[in-house]
Amino acid sequence: MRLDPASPADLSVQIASAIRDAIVAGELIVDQRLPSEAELSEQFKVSRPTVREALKRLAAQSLIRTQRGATGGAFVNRISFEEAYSQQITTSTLLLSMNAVSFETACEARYALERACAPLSAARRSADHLATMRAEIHRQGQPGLTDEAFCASDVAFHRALVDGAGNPVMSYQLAGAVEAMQPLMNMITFTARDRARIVAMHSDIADAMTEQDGPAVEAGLTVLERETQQLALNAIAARQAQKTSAR
Amino acid sequence: MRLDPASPADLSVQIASAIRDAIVAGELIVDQRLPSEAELSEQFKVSRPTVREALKRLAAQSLIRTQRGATGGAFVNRISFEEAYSQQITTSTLLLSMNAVSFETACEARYALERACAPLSAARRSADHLATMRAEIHRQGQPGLTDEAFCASDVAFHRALVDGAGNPVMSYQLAGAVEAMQPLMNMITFTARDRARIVAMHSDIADAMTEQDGPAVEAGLTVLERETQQLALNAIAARQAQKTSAR
DNA sequence: TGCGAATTTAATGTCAGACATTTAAAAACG
DNA sequence: CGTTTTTAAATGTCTGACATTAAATTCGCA
Repeated sequence: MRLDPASPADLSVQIASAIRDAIVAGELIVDQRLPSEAELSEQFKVSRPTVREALKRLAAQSLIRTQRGATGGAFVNRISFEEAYSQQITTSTLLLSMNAVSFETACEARYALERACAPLSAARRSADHLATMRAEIHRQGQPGLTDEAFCASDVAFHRALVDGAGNPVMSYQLAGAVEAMQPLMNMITFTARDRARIVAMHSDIADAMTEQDGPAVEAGLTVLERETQQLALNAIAARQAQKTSAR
Repeated sequence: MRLDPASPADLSVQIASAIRDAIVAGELIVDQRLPSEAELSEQFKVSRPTVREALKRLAAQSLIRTQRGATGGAFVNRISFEEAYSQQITTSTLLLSMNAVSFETACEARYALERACAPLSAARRSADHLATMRAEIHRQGQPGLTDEAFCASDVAFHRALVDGAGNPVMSYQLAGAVEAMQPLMNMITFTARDRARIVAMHSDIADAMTEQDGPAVEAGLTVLERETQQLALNAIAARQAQKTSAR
């Protein structure tokens, strides 16, 4: 690991890159301990705070973890699926909220990807997944549920569907697509009638899952997508009307 | 933004979380300037280096960017799709390589998600996307191409297919699935005959794209998935045999 | 001899203050 | 009025110190 003295980038950025490259290239193995901060600062010919800033950057990406104490130090981290999930979700959420992605685009992507899970999930889902889906459907039917809680339950329902495929890589990739939609969904107000329709569609999907009928699950998702898009259009129209009348 | 004095976490972690939450909650708008490091250190009652470590964490996630000079400081960053792409790819790649994800699982996820793009991409692809696909197919047929270059071209081909859907959210979500497979694919040795078969399959897919025949694209991808899985099995078997004979 | 408690030690976490560097705005000057 | 110089404010980096943590070691005692 060496630095490019001609590089215009800040030292801490360069050091972080050098270590990251070493990890990605496999020169540093999982659970291997990095040299101590003092050693690194000597090796790179920089001060300890600079090394620390570099290490913090890597820690933020879960590439390393640090431990205090006598045998402590920075260790190459095995990125767990859970950590990767949550990173994926925050990045996706911010990406959508900051880039004025239309509801339509995000929704289309989400349902397209979710349909990709349908055949696998229908074939492999466990009783647990079915139970989760049914439980969330039941919750969604309860009166007095806030819109936010309804959306959260919706997300849980869809996650169960995705997880049913039993493919952790797929669950990971979809985590962002499903969860990042939640803030967008929260802008919709669901009337009692809307909810009833959605619950009915969820039931259809759960039924198809129970019977391991992949195509039926796909069809159910397509119907649900159309409904969701329509609800969003109505919500946007309502907001427009409100704005006009306020003038 | 305040800290929880009872929290066991390190100060810099707490400060980073507080600022991150403020950004995610929308209290800090894109391009808004954060207080200077000196002000933050006073506000949080910590030293400047501690604040800096927190800011570096956020910078690593592209949540903020910093600028030097008189009007400089830390600014809330608009995460671009490109930045999100590259983050997605490194995280996905490490996740796969560190967690002993089987080729089968990763490959299944990738092709399932890619098939989800097929109908949209077949309908919407531009001439540009088609040209890219054809160009990559041509490159793949060139003799003397290294296995790595072949894989890289394969990735470019698939990205064109995904981008053809014209849905940036989908392209983003799939970037990880497609690119992270490359290291796994690099472990396979492609014989001339293997390559010829793959090129033929790519041609079939490109033909279907040209005719905007979504189902045919899906079918082509399914065939390609089967072929890829088979090649991987052979590669693993070959490796096993080598190991046995070495004893 | 064996075991528990106290001590040592090596590492990260935090702090304080200083200087270097960069950049834009303000001031001076022709 | 335009150009150049100066100034100021911010981040980037350095030095050196102390605090905290947790494992390893030593010591005391049964």
